[in-house]
Amino acid sequence: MSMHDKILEAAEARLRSGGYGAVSFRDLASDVGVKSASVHYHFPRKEDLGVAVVTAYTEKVFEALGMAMQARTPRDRLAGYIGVFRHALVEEDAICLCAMLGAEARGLPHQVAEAVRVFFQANIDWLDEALANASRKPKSAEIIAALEGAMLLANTMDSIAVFEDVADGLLSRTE
Amino acid sequence: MSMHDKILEAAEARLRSGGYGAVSFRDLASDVGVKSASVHYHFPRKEDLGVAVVTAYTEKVFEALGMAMQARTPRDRLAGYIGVFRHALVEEDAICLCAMLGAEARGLPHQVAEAVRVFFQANIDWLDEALANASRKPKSAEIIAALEGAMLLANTMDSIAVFEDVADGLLSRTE
DNA sequence: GTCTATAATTTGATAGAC
DNA sequence: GTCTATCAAATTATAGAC
Repeated sequence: MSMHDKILEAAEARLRSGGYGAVSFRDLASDVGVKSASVHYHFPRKEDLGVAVVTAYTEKVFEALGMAMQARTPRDRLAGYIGVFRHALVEEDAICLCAMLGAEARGLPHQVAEAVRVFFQANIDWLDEALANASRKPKSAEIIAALEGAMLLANTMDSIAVFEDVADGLLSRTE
Repeated sequence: MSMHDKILEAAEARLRSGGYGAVSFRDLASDVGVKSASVHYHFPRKEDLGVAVVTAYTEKVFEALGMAMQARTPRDRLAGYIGVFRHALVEEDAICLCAMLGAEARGLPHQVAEAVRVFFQANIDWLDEALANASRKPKSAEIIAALEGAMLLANTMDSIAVFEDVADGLLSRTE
């Protein structure tokens, strides 16, 4: 993997566990085995790094969602959508990057906050399309809010039970 | 108001907009019109301040919830509960303190993270009691997750519509 | 691309006068 | 309780050698 991508990966991990203020160039440099000046070579300002991480994260999520869109029924597509979030929470043991940055939105550089908005709008659009044929369903923004909130609570209480309850509730209201 | 409480108030506002890393003793001192050494007099370490803010916030929320518990039906009690969160979002123009700190939980001093856990557990207990007689209702943790997620999304997208949609959905599933 | 070196600022925290 | 003064460390960021 390129140094550019290694830095993005390390920055995503630190952002998702501690937030924007908890990421420093020196820590990232140490994570990937270089000096902080080298991190600045790849991402001149912290804001540049923030935007790049959110953009890369968005692309990664929507690549995974591409397969989920292929499912035959609206409910199966929603199940695939939920699965992407579950994987982020359980396998990567962290909340969604944009749950963290969305919470901090008012205190972020404008371009970073804007990238987070783009992520959520793209999620709304994806769900609108995936569930277009459903006869019964929550609004797209409701689904996203429920899952992001579930991640947040599961993260704090260190229990994924609430996530599964929310997932079951969403699926039972969709057909 | 005492200086102690003024500092708590300023710290809550800064925590809710930017997170733990966005709060500094100097900024708080400037907010309340003293020097940073005076803030340290009231709260020796940042961790002490963090715990105190979460504790005071919890008491404030549960004082408001006291009245909501008096309502006659489970649905009315849930409506009162939702109203406390709506007030925080709309009138104070910020997400719930514990949505922010819950997101950052993994990167917080342990005692601060523990205080956030206490807040959420108390919310679960409150809802369990308030909705004990309901014939049909979401699980308590589902309700909290839905509302916290709705605040997060409303905060990011700068629109309270999603919060109202989530609130309506919760009330319609409760009786 | 990565390094050393460093600038300029901010941060959490303390000592001691008043 | 609040202040001045200060410290040690950390932070974002840049200049210039290799």
